[in-house]
Amino acid sequence: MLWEQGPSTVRRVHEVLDARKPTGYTTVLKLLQIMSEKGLVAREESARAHVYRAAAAREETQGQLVSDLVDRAFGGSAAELVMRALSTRPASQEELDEIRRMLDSYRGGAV
Amino acid sequence: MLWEQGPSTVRRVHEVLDARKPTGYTTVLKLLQIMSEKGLVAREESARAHVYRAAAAREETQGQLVSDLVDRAFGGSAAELVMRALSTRPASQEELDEIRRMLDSYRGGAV
DNA sequence: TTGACACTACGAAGGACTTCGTATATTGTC
DNA sequence: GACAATATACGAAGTCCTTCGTAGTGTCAA
Repeated sequence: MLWEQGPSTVRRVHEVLDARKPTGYTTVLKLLQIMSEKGLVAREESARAHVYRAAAAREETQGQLVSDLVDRAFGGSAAELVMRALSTRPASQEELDEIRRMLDSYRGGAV
Repeated sequence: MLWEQGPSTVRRVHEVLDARKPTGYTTVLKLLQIMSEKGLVAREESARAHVYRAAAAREETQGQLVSDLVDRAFGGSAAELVMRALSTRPASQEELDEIRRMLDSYRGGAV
């Protein structure tokens, strides 16, 4: 949510999460405090209402999650995860083309 | 581990897991009992040493895990996960070719 | 200045997971 | 039949996560 909305106060985060799934205000506050302790989000305390922002770029976190899953459930093979993803979840023709272009760029010498 | 080794006794499971990471025998037993309660593994009790086997095919479980991750961290787009996986984790040329063949089969009308 | 409001801090309760020790039951052998 | 070895069952302790109520403190307007 912080990746999409940018740095936000607890109030703002609560508004968004509460709309998705009813939640108490202090529940969100506690969540952000704990995530802050763990370094998952950064806190700006200069204003009375602290402002939280994601500590890591979305891409970085996505990479870690994918990497974890590759190791835990696919024996370390990203290709197997890719094929499982494509056979399990539909992708549009445009997306498939985009993936193909990415493969082409690798073939061209990247990696 | 049960996917690779096939149906196994607690003793056998413990041997494998203990080699990977030292663990007590009863810890593994308890784990299998709880997984059995949840239906993650099936238990054959006819012999004195119960035999456990994976309840779901590896492919099915992989599909659920991938699907979960797609929804949680990639806004429902499998294609985004695929591209993140390919840019985060290396894949061999053979694997990339295999992915390409899969894309070709989709273009051919599958899905 | 005071009262209403907003915000953070603190801590507790409930649940799940992990780990493992102890108790109990079964099996095979001498 | 008894003992050693091997199994399962049970339950407790520690940790983490989620949820939220309550208390305390800061802020602003009338």
